[in-house]
Amino acid sequence: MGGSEKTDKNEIIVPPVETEPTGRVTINDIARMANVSKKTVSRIINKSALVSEETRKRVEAIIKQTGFEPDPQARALAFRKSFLVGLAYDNPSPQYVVNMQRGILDALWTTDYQLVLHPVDRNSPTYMDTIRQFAMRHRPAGIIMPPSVSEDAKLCKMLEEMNCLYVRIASVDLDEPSKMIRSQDADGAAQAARHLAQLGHTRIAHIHGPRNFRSSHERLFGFRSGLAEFGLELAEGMTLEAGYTFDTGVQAADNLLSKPNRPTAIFAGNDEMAIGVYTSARKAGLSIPEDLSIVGFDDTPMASRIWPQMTTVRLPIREMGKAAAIRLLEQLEGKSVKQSVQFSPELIVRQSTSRFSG
Amino acid sequence: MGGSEKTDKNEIIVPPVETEPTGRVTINDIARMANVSKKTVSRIINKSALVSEETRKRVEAIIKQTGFEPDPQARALAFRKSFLVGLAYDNPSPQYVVNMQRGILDALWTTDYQLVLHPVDRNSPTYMDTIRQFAMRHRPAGIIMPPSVSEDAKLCKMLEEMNCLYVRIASVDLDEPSKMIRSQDADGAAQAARHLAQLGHTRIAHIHGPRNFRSSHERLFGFRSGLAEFGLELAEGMTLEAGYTFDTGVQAADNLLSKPNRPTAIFAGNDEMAIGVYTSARKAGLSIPEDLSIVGFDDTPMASRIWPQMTTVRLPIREMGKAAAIRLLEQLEGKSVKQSVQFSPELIVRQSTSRFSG
DNA sequence: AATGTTATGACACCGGTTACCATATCGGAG
DNA sequence: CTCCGATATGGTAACCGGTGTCATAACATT
Repeated sequence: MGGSEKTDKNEIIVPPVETEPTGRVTINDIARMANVSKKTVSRIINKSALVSEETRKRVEAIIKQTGFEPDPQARALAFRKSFLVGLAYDNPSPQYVVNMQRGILDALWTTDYQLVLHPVDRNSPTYMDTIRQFAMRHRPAGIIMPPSVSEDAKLCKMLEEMNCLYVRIASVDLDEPSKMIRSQDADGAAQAARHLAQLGHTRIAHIHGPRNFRSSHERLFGFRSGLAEFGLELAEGMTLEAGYTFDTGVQAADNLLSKPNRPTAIFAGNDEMAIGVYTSARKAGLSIPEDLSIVGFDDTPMASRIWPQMTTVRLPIREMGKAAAIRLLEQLEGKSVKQSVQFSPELIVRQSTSRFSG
Repeated sequence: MGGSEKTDKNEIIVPPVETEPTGRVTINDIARMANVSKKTVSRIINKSALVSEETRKRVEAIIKQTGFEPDPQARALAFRKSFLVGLAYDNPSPQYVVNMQRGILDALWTTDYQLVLHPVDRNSPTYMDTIRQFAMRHRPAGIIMPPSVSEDAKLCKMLEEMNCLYVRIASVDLDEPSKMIRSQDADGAAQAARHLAQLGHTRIAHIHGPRNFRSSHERLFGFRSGLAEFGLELAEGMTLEAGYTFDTGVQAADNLLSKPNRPTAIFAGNDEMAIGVYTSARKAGLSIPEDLSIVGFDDTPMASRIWPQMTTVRLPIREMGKAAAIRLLEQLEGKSVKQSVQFSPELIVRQSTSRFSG
């Protein structure tokens, strides 16, 4: 490459050119200092290949030296696309939400993108409008949707029509791979089933989440499959729907435990409800796990803090959030993906389950 | 090509003027439709008084009819200030964080401002830089800081110098009223003390949070004051420091409960540690509340889900978040405030405390 | 010499805002 | 009754800090 000093030209190094009174370095300052047009600087910022190696080096040096950072607002205006990534969620679990946020930020923090929050209420008649308005006004780089928002086909269609990128996180394949992050809930539930079956339980019950959550069905389905491997099945009345909340969990468990032939093990669709089962069992004077084995789903912090510590299925929420954000970044770069990322749950065995000694 | 524009114009009323192919209405469209300059429309958007009543009415009608909404990116560029509100936090409790977020959004959702997340690690050597960079690059409308970030004087000074608005949430008055939201932690701790004293306890212990959290001191101080009202005090060795986490809570309680003259009641500086006390008590074979009374602080969901349900002090986190955002909005409008908002905690008596029957 | 290819610049534009100027209206002074 | 300046209102151009399009210069290829 050579590149000897241009001794000929006196080209004194562009001196002071003190920055604007505002103290902010702009693309114009860089252009002036480097003796190139702002367009060239812009090319370098955007990693265009149409810049000579030599120029790039020189400009990059000046950029680094001055600490110049392009203004996201200005770029957003010119690009007609902001550097915001929206998170539209309705999951009621703080733990889930916070982990999801962390995961997304894990992927975003080295970039220019900012995470903005949009908690929504799917039962609200205006919930689609809220998101539509956000997408319209702010033209976010994309929107990430965990369950159950991710399960709303109409919403996704709307975003598609608005030309707004998105990534869905769900327990079933709802969309093309480049827009999906999958969790294999069914597999986790199956692990729970095998665990209980191996412990010798036969009178097993399942409290599942609301019907409008796909995960409810997936977990129920997976649990049934797991039991089937051992020739077991969920008997009549041993499958109850609840609302993924503590209170509904208590109610469902109250119901199950008051039956003449009560179950010796209960698998709850999430930890919140499982903790409700704890409370119900305590009220009924049953001790855990001697009289009743309990398995949850989610591995919230509560699972490991409650007494006795809960056996539960862990989903790598944070990792999934990160994967979702990465997917979005890939879409932005136009990369094509043919296979959806899948995350497997893991059964965490603690003290809330034990061998059935009937 | 002769434009024929300038013929003896019979000034046809600007008809259809169909919106741009982009489908997006801009200030120019409105100006054209209303036959006024964009400056006038701008005045109306920004509620300037220098527009005649009649013009305003007409333009506003057109704005409403077309559904025009000014582009936040463009405004941000011109204003040199974005419509982002940053939340810089290091609180490890998901419940706290989520409630704080909700509160802020309660105040922000009707405005143009978006909430962006900036979890930080105060122990990281680069933590100030992270926030500085965000403030520099994105010029947020302001930054909201709950404890313990809010207690960092250097950080606030830096923001001040950068001319970046902020609001601090803390348990002591750290700043001028317009930049503060106060919680009266000491008062809450005093309530806890009175409650235990009234139940007849005398051997009382306190597990407080890290020294670098002001709330730790406030709660300790308040607790002492409350006890003093009943002529009680924290005996030697009955005050331990822990890390506001479950594990450190267990350790501290193990320590306290193994003493020859173990306490009959423990007040933990937060619920996380209080739950650690539950676990420690269980390990020691003590039953709650018969053998040991426990009081927490925060009223996390866990407090009401654990068995027996925990007596704890509730802080209106969500309301505080909302108040903080409102404070910020006030600062943006230049309103001056002379008194800081104060939020009082409330003692929630549940089943983890009972009369001392020694 | 004609034709590509690569590197770079000129200039309009994104959708708003501000600074400054122009016009119209109107009361009071000459 | 005309002239002048103050006040109200609206317009123009520049600008915020980047990007797109297209033209052009420099250099290599046929």
